[in-house]
Amino acid sequence: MNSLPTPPILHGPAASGSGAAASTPGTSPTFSPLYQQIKALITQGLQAGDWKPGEMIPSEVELAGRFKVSQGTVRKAIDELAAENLLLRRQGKGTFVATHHEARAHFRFLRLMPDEGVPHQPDNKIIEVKRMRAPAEVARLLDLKSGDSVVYIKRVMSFDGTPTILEEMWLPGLLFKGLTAERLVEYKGPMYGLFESEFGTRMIRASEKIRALGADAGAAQFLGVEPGTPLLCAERVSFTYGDKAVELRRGLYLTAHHHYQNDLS
Amino acid sequence: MNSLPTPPILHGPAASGSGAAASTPGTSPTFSPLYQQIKALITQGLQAGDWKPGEMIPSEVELAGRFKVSQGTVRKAIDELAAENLLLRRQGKGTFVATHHEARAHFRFLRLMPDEGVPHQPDNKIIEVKRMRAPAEVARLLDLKSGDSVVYIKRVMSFDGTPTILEEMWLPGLLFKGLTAERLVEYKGPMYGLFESEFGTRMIRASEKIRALGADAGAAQFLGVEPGTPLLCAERVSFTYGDKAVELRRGLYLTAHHHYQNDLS
DNA sequence: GAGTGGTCTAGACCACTAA
DNA sequence: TAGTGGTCTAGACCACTCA
Repeated sequence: MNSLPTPPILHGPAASGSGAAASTPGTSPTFSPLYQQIKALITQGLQAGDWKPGEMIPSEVELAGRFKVSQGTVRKAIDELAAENLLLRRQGKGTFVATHHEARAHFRFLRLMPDEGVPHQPDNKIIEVKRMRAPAEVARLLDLKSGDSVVYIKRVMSFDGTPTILEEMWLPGLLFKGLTAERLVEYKGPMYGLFESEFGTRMIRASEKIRALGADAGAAQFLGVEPGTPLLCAERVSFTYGDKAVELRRGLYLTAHHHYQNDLS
Repeated sequence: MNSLPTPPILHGPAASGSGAAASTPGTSPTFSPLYQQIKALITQGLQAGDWKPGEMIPSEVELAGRFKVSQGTVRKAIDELAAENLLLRRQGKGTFVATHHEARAHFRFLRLMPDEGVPHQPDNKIIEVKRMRAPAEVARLLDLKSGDSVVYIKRVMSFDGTPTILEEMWLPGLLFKGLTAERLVEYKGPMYGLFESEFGTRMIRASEKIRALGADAGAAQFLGVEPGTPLLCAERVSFTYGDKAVELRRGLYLTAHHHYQNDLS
């Protein structure tokens, strides 16, 4: 449940008393503020699975005692992790490991919205699941060696019966050993929830490159449109803890009655 | 330079001493934490032009004294405003009003990146500038009355001599009175910088809807492609202080050698 | 009522910048 | 050297949740 090591907290020399402590950069190694060190330790705990998605992490007071720092310092570390969507604070209850099994998480990575009406979960049809050798481009983006095993998934998502998204995915074979078409078909809910629960890999961040292109024959057929129909193409690389790439996804979106929503701030 | 009123700070009853104060919700009106009130006051100062973009705002100690709260409370307010890109903290120097005249701001709203190489400022060619009555759709999105005066701008942006972006913009006529083609042509740098410096309207947030569509005859000509070429279409509404919509922009992006970059987190 | 996160204070020292 | 933001502490009280 919890077993964080308590070693590398680097107080300055003679850390004690009231307004003492603080990190002491400039002396020799690469120092960082205490709260950043705490943040790194908590992240390591998340990565190591000390606390699973949805579970509560120790309270601020508990962590402060464990790390021998003030509650305010722990608080600042947790604040940043919550801002990065790794943790979720709930007043009166505790701080919880974020999970993709939440309503609020469902649309964090699915940005395609209906032009009118409220968004809802699409129907999901698995077209193909197979293991293959990673092509050079896939290997490069996933930080694998060319030829390493990857799981390939192809699916179509429909809104109100209308095929709208055609997606291909490549996942590192080592991380998704038991992944089969059956598992995907019988699983209800967002795919990232499956990855998190069944394979212990939690996506926390993604980078997308978006283009417009004309549908080729295959895409046209799956989406029920004419070849050449303009489609939005989103190429996504997803990362888990430690900025490790664990998914490449290429989505083709039919934007006749939907749009990709993006808020710049 | 600075003249914030100091009225509506709502301490709880008998605010004083060490660990006292704190807001006291539940009594009657809609209370909010002190730091949120400070944040609102600072935002009002920004909106009122007490401090112009690029200028330094009063120090944390100064503001704490002025508002009769602790430095930590002011600090939390400024932290949030800095996270929202309204302010910019610089250690040892002060806290400054964010401006579009900064390298780091140039690509906050321009997400089109070259597939290879580093991004750089495009060449800018103004096609048309005119005043017109707001069409119903434009009026709706800009929160104007249908028929109100708007400034219409059409331009093409080129990277390395290749036309890549065709943009149309609609701006409220009242806010951009002296805006002419000449002003736009002679101005170097990002357009939001011009809006900020010359018209006192600073964009702080935007919402985009992105689609794929085929180039019509006009777009094809301006971008030097065949009609029907798939283009990325970004419809943007920009907001200034107080979530007031002040720009509608419709951009058509040629994504043959560029992509729209988006990071999900 | 106990435990949790949320707010606020007061004060200390540090790192950085510029005169 | 003075002034700024950045970090850290210790302690108080509040709001919320749940047994």
